[in-house]
Amino acid sequence: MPTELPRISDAEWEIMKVLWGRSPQSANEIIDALDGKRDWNPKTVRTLIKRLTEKRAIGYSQEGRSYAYFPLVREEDCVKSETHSFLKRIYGGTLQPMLVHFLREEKLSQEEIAELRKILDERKE
Amino acid sequence: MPTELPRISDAEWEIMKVLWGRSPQSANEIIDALDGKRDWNPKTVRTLIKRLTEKRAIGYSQEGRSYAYFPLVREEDCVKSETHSFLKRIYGGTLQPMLVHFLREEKLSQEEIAELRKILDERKE
DNA sequence: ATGAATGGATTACAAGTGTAGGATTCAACT
DNA sequence: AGTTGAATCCTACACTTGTAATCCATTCAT
Repeated sequence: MPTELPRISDAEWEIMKVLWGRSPQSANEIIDALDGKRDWNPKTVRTLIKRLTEKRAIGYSQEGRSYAYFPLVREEDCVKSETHSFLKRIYGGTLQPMLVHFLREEKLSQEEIAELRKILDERKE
Repeated sequence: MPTELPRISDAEWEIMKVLWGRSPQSANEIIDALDGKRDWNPKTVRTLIKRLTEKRAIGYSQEGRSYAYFPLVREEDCVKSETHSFLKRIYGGTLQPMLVHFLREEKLSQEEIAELRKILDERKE
């Protein structure tokens, strides 16, 4: 059944990215993985991990004296859901105005522009 | 001077959209404009308006016995800022993977594809 | 076996948010 | 001039979030 996606906060999202990248991982491994990226006290990371388990965004299994955590939700689904609500909020829910905005305003290299054009070309029937 | 943008919450964003659409407007006009879109008690809307004034996202001038509210921040700037933090959070800060994803995966009409292509063409030197 | 370290659980605490209710004030109507 | 109604201002209150500190139980080192 398609379980409802939990709402994952900004800080929690960092933890999820670590686990989506590789799992299962212990709390300490997660803390290490975040070292340098975010200046969090290990206690803070453990709090975030705990909250994610409460939200059922991640699960764990006992591994020796500690837990091995793993995602319960797929990155793809979360990205899709976040993107959807972002679009709804900012661009009124439709993709096109956002794409127009990005393609027109944001800085892109000529290589990137070429790549995007190629993709569009492939979609033209 | 480039004033720092205030952080505008989800609900507050709705108010901003109304004022970006037309301004100045009184609290009642804003409430009316939201009718149907959001099922908010007028009191709630007034709270949101108040908070936006405290955040200096909107200003007001006395008009008779009530206020006429208007944005103090530009939609374009807020959209840019929100988009930036969204991208950073979800796509690691780089635009290109997101654009590739959207252009490749999402459903777009041939007209839309043509429009996007046109924009890219204009950016090719 | 005892004390130290470690991992997890519980508690903390302020700011922000969603969602209002109540108090106050000022103008307008009777 | 008193009452009513509307507009604003102040207050409320629970939940989330960022950011930890403390408590507790269990393991490891001596």
